[in-house]
Amino acid sequence: MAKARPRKSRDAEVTRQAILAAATAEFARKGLGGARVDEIAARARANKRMIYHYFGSKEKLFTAVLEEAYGHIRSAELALPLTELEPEKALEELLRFTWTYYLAHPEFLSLVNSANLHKARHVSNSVRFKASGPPFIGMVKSILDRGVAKGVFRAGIDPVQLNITIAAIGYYYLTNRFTGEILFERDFMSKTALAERFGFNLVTILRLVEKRRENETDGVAISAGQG
Amino acid sequence: MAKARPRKSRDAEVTRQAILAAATAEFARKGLGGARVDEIAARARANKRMIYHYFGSKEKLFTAVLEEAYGHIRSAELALPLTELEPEKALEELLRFTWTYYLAHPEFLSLVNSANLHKARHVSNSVRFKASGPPFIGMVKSILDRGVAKGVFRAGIDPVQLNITIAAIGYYYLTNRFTGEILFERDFMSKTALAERFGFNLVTILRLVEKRRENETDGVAISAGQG
DNA sequence: CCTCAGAGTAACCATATGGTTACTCTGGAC
DNA sequence: GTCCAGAGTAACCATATGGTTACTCTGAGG
Repeated sequence: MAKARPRKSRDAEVTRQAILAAATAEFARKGLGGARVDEIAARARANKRMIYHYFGSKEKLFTAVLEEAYGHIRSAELALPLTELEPEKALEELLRFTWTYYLAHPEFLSLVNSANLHKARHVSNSVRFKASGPPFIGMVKSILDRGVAKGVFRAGIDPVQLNITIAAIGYYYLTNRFTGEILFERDFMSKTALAERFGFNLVTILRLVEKRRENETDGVAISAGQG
Repeated sequence: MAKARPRKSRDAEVTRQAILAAATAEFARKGLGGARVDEIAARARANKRMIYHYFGSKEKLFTAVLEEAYGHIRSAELALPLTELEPEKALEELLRFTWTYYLAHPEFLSLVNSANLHKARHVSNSVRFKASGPPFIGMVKSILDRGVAKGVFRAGIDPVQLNITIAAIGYYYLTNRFTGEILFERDFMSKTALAERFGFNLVTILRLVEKRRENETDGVAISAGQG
């Protein structure tokens, strides 16, 4: 029965992509330390030798996977047509984009965790990686500026902090849902649960940025002391 | 030169704890897949055999590490004297506790990530683990209830969602700081940066819960639709 | 139609790894 | 003082693992 698999037709790019896709899945599922090169080769229906041929080492393959994952979300972000929307609506859409992207690409969340477990060592020298930061921040800043100009957002909000918070409230819920479901005895992934969480997050962000009275930049005293 | 190390004195509990501490560090640093049993034994200055003697397997050791880590934060939480404080102040102290705990115990964050990478499989049957959920939630709920009674918090806030958000905004900033520092070209861990983040988070939470007008339960329209 | 860069393969290797075997030693109970 | 449960040790094992060697085959360019 075991008919010898026909030699794969020669196409460097196809093979490279297959390896990258297989590696993305494997690293996301098991982390860098738990991922197996043999398993990646098998998933990619490629020979293990090809991995070393195209990527050099397991760690460099990990770098390539991270670069691609960040590149992907960056492209999707940049394609968002937020400038056409009113600032409140633009912020909501940005939050929704983040949320739906995380839901559609759980492997991205896992890869970010893995990258940070290793102190981002695998991307610290990556030009491609570094390029995926600034665009998003510019977007948030522009929304904030427009909101302030329109008089609906308070001034002085740090776009980086806001950006981190937007990511955090979606990200944490999704990546830590397994322990969360046990501790809180609640289904985190039902349609209702997801809608509830999104609604909660939207309220969180809108309340955070909204301006409440004339000449008031921040209604809450900032007591930032850390001891 | 190599004087044989004197046989360690017999103390089961001391050895068990040393192994647990070493395993906590190793799992936190490298994840479950990247951690090495030999390395844990060496760090604990124990014989590898002892690990299997006390814990049975690498995975069961991982379970023990998670149980202990969650047990530790739970104890610390329960020791918080929040009932004596006004609700606004109690919420602030809860946020501060979470933040300072995360800062003092970075290994906890990493272990939570690892547990969830493996879909919480290692703790899903752990009674000890399950016990660490409810207390915290009860605490948040009680603070919210007191705040509503006092007329300073809006009604209808889900304590579980609030709890998740409190954790998220600190946790995400800290665990993903390595990629964050590259992407945002900013120091995340300087005294100033930490104080800024805490201040931002405090504003986020206080604005989220505060009541703004009489008879108003939620000033922001909840559009929770997910499409 | 020939050529050959380089795509693809299988078998192999040194070492690392989780786990075990077979043993010795110690300190508290009597 | 004697005993022995069980704490502690070293050497070992089968297998898995990242990486390499030595090779064949193919298809685009001339």
